[in-house]
Amino acid sequence: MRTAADIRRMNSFAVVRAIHANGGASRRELVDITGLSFATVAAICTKLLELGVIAEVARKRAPAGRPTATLSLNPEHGFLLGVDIAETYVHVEAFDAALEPISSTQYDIDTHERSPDQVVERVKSAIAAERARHQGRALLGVGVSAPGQVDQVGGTSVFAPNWDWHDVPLRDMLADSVDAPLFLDNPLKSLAIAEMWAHPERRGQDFVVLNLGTGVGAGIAIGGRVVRGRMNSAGEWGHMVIVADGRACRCGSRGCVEAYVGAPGILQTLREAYPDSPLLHGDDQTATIAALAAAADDGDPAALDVIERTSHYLGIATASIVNLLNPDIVLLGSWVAELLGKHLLDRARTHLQAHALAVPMAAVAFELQHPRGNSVSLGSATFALEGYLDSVPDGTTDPETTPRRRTVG
Amino acid sequence: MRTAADIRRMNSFAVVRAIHANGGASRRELVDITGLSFATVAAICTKLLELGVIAEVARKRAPAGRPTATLSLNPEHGFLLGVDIAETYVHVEAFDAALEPISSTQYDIDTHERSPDQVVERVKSAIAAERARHQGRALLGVGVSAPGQVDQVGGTSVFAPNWDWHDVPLRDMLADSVDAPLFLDNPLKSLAIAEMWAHPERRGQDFVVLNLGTGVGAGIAIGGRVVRGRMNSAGEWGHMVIVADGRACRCGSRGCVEAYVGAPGILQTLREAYPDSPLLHGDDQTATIAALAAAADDGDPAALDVIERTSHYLGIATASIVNLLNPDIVLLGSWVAELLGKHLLDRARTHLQAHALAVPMAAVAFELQHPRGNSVSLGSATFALEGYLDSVPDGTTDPETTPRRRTVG
DNA sequence: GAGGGTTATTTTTGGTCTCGGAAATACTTC
DNA sequence: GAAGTATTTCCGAGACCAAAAATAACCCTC
Repeated sequence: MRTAADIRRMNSFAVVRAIHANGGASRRELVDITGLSFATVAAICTKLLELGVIAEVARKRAPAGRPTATLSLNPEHGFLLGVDIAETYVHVEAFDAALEPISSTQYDIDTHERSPDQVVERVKSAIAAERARHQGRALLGVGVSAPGQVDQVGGTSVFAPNWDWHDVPLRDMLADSVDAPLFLDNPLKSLAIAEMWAHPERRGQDFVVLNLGTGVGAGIAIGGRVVRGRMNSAGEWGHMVIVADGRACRCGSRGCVEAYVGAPGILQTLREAYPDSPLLHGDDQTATIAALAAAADDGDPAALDVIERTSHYLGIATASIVNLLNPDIVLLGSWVAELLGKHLLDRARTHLQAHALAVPMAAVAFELQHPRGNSVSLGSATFALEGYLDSVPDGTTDPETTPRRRTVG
Repeated sequence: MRTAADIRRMNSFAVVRAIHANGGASRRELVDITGLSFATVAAICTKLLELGVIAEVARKRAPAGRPTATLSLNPEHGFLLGVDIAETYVHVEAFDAALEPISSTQYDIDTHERSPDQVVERVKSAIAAERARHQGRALLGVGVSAPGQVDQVGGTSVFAPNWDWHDVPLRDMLADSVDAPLFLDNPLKSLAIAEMWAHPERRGQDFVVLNLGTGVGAGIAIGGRVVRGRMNSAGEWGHMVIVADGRACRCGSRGCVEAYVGAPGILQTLREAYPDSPLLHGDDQTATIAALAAAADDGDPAALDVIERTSHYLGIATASIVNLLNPDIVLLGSWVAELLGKHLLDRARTHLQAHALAVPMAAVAFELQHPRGNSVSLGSATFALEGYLDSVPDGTTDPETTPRRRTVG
């Protein structure tokens, strides 16, 4: 952001985003959306058309005058892979260059298959399966999300608590299985970036996506940029303390949000209050949470009690974020939110209201996220798309949100 | 940040900052610091010299070669006022255009003098006193910090809990007493901006200044920008919950950080554990905290116990920030930190370590802030300086940190 | 003491790039 | 062919950078 070329890159990037957000736009519309001059928009579009990043997909004829050429991201330009490495599965999804999902492959990971080599093997075969489906099309990039602390510049998993991984060089391990740039990041950052691409108004907002799963965390974006922190570890909302000297957390601390709001924490709340509850499916989190949701639908008092207790903690933990960051919007996402969200939302909002200051409370929207498919793989693919755009000669980039590029393979 | 002029403004701003941070610099040094080309630096400096914003203050002669012209912010160019409206006093400080303090006036505010008119009267007379001291010099701008929720764009105090103010139009009320642009903001933001100007390396870091006084809060800066949130209310760290259903807080919630770590909270801890302690000076916070510090110096076990308990809560509350934001540095400031800091710091760090995740913990520096004088008035004056630079024709600005300009009077 | 040599700092010049505004051009319907 | 809208093209202004030219000392010799 120092020389004229940087301006062109930023404006070029803004045009690409506007086209994507609009699902296709004419040059005139782009002028209105981006605020750039007609001349500039025309020049940028010409360049992007030459590169094949965008294409003229339709001409809208009007009663009079030259018909409008609708520009859109060029789905023929190639495809992207978004990889979501989670604690229990590997999900690999293919997207066209307009970020529309095309196909996906998912493999479960057994609890005992936890070594880096075993997991990487799974990832590789899922990638190979998707790669094979799209023979002949150019692979523009691969984005990979891995749980825990991830060094997105170095491409390593610094620490994954659930598998006890330390400094696993995931990008290098995967490099020989893909002939395209590979971007590694953390699911929280993927969620935030996906939200920004799917909802262009988010660029001008400060927002937080709360990820409610086995682990919990927050994807934070401020001023149109994903918050990463010094070590790309920002967003560990799950390990904020809400009960001093409270429940032991798997992180070694006590009273963490995750110990109450994470799926195992919800199970623990259920087990402590109703040790013999028929809703308990042993340690099977998904089954138990699903049973809880079904029972709550039927008005089961025990289920509603557990949900109320969970909402209490969720509301408090959300209040801390609302007070600290004063965001425009807080979203609840991931599988626990999908199963229990409708029961949690209003109850948690009540507790949020009781603990948040009036001014930030009045300003915040507290809602369920409505994902199209797997947001994490979408976000990972988005990182790959940004990386690709960044790498294009005379290309387009947002120097703030794009991870520093590092081509592999 | 869209056209070439924006680039010039940003680079111009970078040059001003570099000159200030260095306490004067040659053009050659500016090239190294800013990364700009020599030609660009020369052009910018010529312009700034013409405007009188900077001046050539010295020529360093070397054993050979053309002597180096040292450029520095031009203190003769005019002066700034920084106003710190606090709960118990009004502090007005004059700074030259190089942000060096020149003089200051402070008036106490009695507990019963809490109406907007009364407080504004105090502020006006303090400003008048400082104004009178610098007759004949140009007043470039006035920065005002007011406690509570402040709308810095509209220039109003939205809500000040300690005085029960609602929507007080402070800027308009003060406008007729100053013939210069007036900028209103919140002390937390002032602290953050002051820290950035005083320590240039902070621009590239994510940092948090914890303000430990009667109320507590956090000045947050991410990516060189002060975090404001939707309503400029970000930073209310004092009202994050660390003890679910804990102590009642004056905000109406329970278990807030402030209820434990704010000065009244520390007094409460002391009173609950040692009801007859000689350290207690009734409700006089300053006297009691000072007595606590003195007793701790002497190894008094009761004082050390209270400090240990406070450190526990402080460490937990800091851990939440470290986990959520993964900052490079967390600083402790304000009068409680000045009095008790040396006793709190290492103890709190122990608790921080116990509650923070390993990766962000390893990355963070946890230190006492070393302010030169009143950081809040310095920061307020800095907002005024930024506003002034922004207003200069062909001037310099950082569009991100500068509050939108709004000239009054 | 005067004048040329040295050396590091600044200033100028020339080339390339971007943006915006306005005029010119393209494309379609009536 | 006229009318009407959508793009493209054509400047001019301004910003950056690289490199050449100018400047302002000091130092040393004559």
